[in-house]
Amino acid sequence: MPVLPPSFYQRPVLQVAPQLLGKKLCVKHEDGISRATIFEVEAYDGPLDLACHGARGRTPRTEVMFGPGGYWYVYFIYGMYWMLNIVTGAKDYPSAVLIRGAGEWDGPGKLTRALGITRNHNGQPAKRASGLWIEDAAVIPQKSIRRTARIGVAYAGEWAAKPYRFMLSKT
DNA sequence: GCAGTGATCATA
DNA sequence: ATGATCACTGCC
Repeated sequence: MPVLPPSFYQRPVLQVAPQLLGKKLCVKHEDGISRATIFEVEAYDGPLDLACHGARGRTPRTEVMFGPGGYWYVYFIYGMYWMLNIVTGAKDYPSAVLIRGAGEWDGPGKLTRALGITRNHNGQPAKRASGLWIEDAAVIPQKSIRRTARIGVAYAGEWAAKPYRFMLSKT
């Protein structure tokens, strides 16, 4: 299946996030390519969303979120884990999708650790040449997508309750 | 239920 | 320079 083009990402994050479910997260390594089916994501939507890093303004870390969609935003947290996000939307509007689960890996920290994703990927475009990209797959029917509140964002006031977490239903 | 672990950023 | 915070995980 083809690599998802920049135009796929350069749309509102709430459209992009559910459409990433079922797609293949692809990583190039020494012996070939790993492909993992994305089954859980979260949307972070712009300057008003208090859970979104971009809501606190431009900083060196969040700079890539303010660029156009289609680039990786990878950051380090809790002294141990890398979080993998794909930037979405238009330039100057900070939004991204956190990839929380793919393949056999349940949890965003475990996923990046298993796939060897680090700061090296931060700011890179999601294309083959970067060694990290996403390939298209069959569309997932609406009824097999579950929405809940996001994890670990209790500090975000009313934004914490927004149903911005999207998961493939089991079964 | 909570400790570990260190980059990041606001404050000074 | 300092200290609070943190989009997590694993062990209690």
